[in-house]
Amino acid sequence: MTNRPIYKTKQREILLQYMKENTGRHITAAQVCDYVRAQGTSIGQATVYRQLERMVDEGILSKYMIDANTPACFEYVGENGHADAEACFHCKCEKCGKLIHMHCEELETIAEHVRKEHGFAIDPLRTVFYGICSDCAGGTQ
Amino acid sequence: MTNRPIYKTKQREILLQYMKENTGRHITAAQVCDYVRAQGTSIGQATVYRQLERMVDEGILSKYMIDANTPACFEYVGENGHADAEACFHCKCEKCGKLIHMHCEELETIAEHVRKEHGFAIDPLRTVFYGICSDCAGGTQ
DNA sequence: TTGCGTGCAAAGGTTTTGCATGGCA
DNA sequence: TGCCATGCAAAACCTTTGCACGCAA
Repeated sequence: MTNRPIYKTKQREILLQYMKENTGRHITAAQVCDYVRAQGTSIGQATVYRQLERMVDEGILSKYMIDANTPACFEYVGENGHADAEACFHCKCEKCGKLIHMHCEELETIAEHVRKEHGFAIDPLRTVFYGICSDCAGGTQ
Repeated sequence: MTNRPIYKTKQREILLQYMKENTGRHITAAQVCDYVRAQGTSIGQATVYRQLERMVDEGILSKYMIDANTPACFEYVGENGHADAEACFHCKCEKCGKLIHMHCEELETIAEHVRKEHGFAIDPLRTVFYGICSDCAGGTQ
């Protein structure tokens, strides 16, 4: 990761607090901008993007690319690093667009297997499973 | 999926053949355009995008969103549907950017597990594992 | 005081869309 | 003949970048 000094600016504090308050939710850069604007405070969008990206570098946030032409979204995963999100994968339903958190220890076994057998260390924070959720599978189609 | 009639146009045939010839490779829309231009033939980029997207719908191609600001890429998976690509997942190295095909039956077990226990039917064709490949893990870092 | 962070505006690149024309069925 | 596919160009979209100024350390 990077080893720049971390400046404690007003903007960074606002963003950090907002992301922390929304732990477990997926927030886009645009949503952050809207929130900030609604607060009366104003932060340039360039700053929003730069700070979010930096926090991803620092391991405070994780970033998901869900789809093409869908803005990237960010999620707070704690200032103590990735530790407590280790067992959390994400599933994205291709039908309804829902994004599901999946906590499952079996999946850690999988990650283990892939690392040992295939020499690939999966990053659960960035990986998204695409497929069809139960609602959509059972219902309409 | 969609049930439109499939018109057999010259453009579609060219695209289809090119994608088929490149089975196992990941092709971007831009690459397709370049190829077409190099052939002397000319296909509007709008058509390229529209046809590729349609073939994804039909199950002939699959589409991967590797990263933000990286063009989407397409891969031929056969006209007989998803069948023969069932056991193939993809891994994207976050460090060197490599895209790796991973054939593994154990992963099918996983998909099974997720479907049974979590009610989510994973689509292997769209799912990409992010992480660090063996080269990058062992070497530079 | 130094250098990083910020803000604004503009650029960048990929993908989509509108509309008239051409071609398949 | 009817309808879909095509092509061109322009638009839309998210994200990044350049540069001058402000602020944290």
